[in-house]
Amino acid sequence: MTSSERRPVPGGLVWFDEPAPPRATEQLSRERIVNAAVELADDQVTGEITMRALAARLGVRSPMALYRYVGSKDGLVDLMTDQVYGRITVPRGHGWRHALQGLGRTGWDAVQRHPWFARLAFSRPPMGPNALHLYDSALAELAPFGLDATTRMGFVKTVLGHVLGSGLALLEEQTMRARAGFHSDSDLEAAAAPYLERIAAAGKHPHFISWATDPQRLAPEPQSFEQVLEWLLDGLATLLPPEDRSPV
Amino acid sequence: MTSSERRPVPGGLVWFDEPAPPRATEQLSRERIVNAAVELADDQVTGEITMRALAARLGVRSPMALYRYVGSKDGLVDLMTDQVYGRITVPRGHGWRHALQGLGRTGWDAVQRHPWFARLAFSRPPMGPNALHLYDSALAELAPFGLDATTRMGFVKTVLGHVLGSGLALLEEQTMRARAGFHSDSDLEAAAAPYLERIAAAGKHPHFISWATDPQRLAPEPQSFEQVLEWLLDGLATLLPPEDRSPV
DNA sequence: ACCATGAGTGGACAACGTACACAGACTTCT
DNA sequence: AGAAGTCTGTGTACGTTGTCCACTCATGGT
Repeated sequence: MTSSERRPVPGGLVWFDEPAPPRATEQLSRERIVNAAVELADDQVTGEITMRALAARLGVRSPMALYRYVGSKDGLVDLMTDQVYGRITVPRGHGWRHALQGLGRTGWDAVQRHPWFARLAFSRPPMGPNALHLYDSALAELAPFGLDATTRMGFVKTVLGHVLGSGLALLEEQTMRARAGFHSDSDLEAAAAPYLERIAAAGKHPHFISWATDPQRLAPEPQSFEQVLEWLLDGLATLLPPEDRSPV
Repeated sequence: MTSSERRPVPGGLVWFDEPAPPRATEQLSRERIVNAAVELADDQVTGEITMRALAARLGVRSPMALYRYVGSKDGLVDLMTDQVYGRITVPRGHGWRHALQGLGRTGWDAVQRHPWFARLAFSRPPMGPNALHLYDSALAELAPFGLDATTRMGFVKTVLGHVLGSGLALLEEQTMRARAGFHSDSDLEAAAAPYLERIAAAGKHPHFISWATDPQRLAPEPQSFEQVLEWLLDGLATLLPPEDRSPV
């Protein structure tokens, strides 16, 4: 029984039968914290995390322990955001359209895996190393066409805007479903029914009702992420000199 | 000196020299609260409001006074959102493209006036009467073309997604500027300079640096809201039977 | 003259981010 | 081996947030 097993106790007494001090968890580190934060955000439907919950997940009793590694919650959020930026890649060397297509598709993958990323990316300036690398790669593929800097950045922002906008819509749909505990489409349908009936009874908005009561309304739309991305790329292509517009 | 001027005081004593009870503010009402909330959100750069701040703005001493009219903060937020939806209009009777163009442009107007609207519209399902009317009008203009319900709704969602996505980007840019108190472009430039120099010194990301240091980088982009809207409408048009695609 | 109603008050609570002082273990230098 | 310093996690505490609940007080109907 070493002295390390003795813990002071409010009354001034000492516990001798305490198990060995926890220390079960390995050392904290910025990397371990960010990874846990990402996993925690993935577990929450809303993607919102709490310093206290994160500390608990890391097996640490005090939220303040994290502040030795991250400075502030906003700082941590920046790290999480940049980590996801790191999962987005820009294929190099196959032309601007292929590059932006890859940016869009891998971005969409990342956003589907971590919907909260869309919210965070929209609410803080993207200045982490991974985001920087992403922008730089995309801009590099746009360099050869004699466009001015604003226009080049506009290409990237248009694609990323579509990615993040679609991500936010996805996030909102998921949180809406979870808000009342609906997991299947039929649950959702059942819960929405009374509202729809009242609207239908009012008689205004018949076109909306005809959509809301269409059993096919949850089928995939032709305006999929990929399709809209192609439309945007088509539009962007018109800003390039004709000989540089890649074929579809 | 009427009894109404006597106010109990912790010690059990009474103030006699209090002025007449305030009652300077007129009666609360749901409408007055929502209007004040919209104005308050417009005044804050982030668009975030507080029940306490809202109560103060309405000349009311306790935030709880508002709960007699709104149920919860989320409920109030829904009312604010729907109020802004009411400022978006769909021109009727001039074809689907004109209708969606109008939806996009008035939506963009509304979002520029109330950038916080984009955040709220993305974070709660749009089910207020004004939103309902908006969807119904837009869907009505899409009714004559034999599209299925999912596709019709996809048209509207594509346009609204662009509006709200652009709005969020705008909101983020404004909050970023305000976060450190920058009001002019040169302030922003001065504050960003050290970061950029460190990135430039590192030597990676030359294409990003070449954008960040371009004095023209704040000029309006060719990928403006309206231009992207046109590209999206062009894309949507390809889903229609050829004879129904309006000319630009 | 009474009393029910309804508007606004104010104190309290839980959860949040985070500041601060501290305890115990580990490292380093004698 | 012992002392001194450093590094890591703890505990307490504060201010802000949304919201609950018991309360006061002016008003209007009988």
